[in-house]
Amino acid sequence: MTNLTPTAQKFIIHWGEMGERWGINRTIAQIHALLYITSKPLNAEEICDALSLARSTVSVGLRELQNWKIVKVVHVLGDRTDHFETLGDVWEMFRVIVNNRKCQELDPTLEMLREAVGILETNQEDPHTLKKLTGMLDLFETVSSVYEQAKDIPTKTVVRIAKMSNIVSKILKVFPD
Amino acid sequence: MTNLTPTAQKFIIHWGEMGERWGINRTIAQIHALLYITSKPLNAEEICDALSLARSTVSVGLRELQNWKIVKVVHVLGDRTDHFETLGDVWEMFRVIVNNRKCQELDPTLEMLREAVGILETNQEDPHTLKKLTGMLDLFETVSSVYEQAKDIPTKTVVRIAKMSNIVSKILKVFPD
DNA sequence: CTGTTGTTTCGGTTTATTCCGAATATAACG
DNA sequence: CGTTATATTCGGAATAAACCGAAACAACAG
Repeated sequence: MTNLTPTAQKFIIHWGEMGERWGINRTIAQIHALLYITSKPLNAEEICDALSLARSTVSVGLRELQNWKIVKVVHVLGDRTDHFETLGDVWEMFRVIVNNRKCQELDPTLEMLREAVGILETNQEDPHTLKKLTGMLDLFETVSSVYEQAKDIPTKTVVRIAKMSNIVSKILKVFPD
Repeated sequence: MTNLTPTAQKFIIHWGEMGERWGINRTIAQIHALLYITSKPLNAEEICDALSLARSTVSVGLRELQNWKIVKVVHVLGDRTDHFETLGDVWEMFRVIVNNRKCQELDPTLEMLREAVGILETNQEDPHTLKKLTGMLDLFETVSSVYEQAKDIPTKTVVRIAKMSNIVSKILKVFPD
């Protein structure tokens, strides 16, 4: 970590802490931050040195990041080792992360609620629970539906619209009561 | 947990697991699920019995839920004990939770990035890191701005729009390239 | 003031996670 | 093949988080 500027170091440390709040392992988030801030592909050994981590920890961390599809293997000419880099575009990265969280946090509950409501509807035994779970299911279905519609819009378009001034009030005007 | 229907039990257990993925303590999420599914105010003792938890655990959990403003104290006539209930409207609850996560997960990073970019801009010593952090800051600023615009819209309005069919493509049509 | 009921704090145990490093696997090359 | 370089797996130690229960605290009625 010594050949990094102080601000870069601070960023890596903070990104690790933020990762924890996001339910991501601190060291894995730090590896990601390092790759992001360095912008040239690093091999595992270099990551170990930079962050003082065991080789195995880095190996596991990199695989996790690859599973999330925010880190990719790159091969550098004249070097046998695997090198790694993050998605260059932060917006692309953001969308991938949001998608992962949606899959991990929304989908399983959605499935569970559908199943539960299905059972209760055929049972007819517990109208109260049915009512409560239906309300919750409706929420999850709606959020999920909006997300599904939005996720295939090109990033460029999403960013353009998000960056318009007062975008929300503009949308509100289009859909009056 | 025995005087709960099997589906209600399953819901509570699943909600606990989901809570973990959301970075929320499992038992606290279970307490919340219990209050949601029961819909009549419960006192701490009843929660202990239902979930087989220590009185202190429930106490801490309830306080946490009250801090997040998704559980409120209610007083029942002729009973000295505090009773607790969740926000009845799931949408209201959803928005409160999203807001909490925004405060915990976005704001600290936003602040850190602003500070870091400020330092690097005056320094002029590390243009590369400046560029990377500026890109990240731009993302966080944009997301935060859209959220700030949206958060004060009445829940009723948000739900009405979210539930429109093909809402996303409708919005896209309003803002062509 | 005192007993009763209800709530919170706190230390310690239990449980889960993270991380290391040795051992093992895989691949490259002579 | 055997040797070297690289990557991964896995058991267990270090660390962190959750949870309990005893004790302290607070509110209140009589």
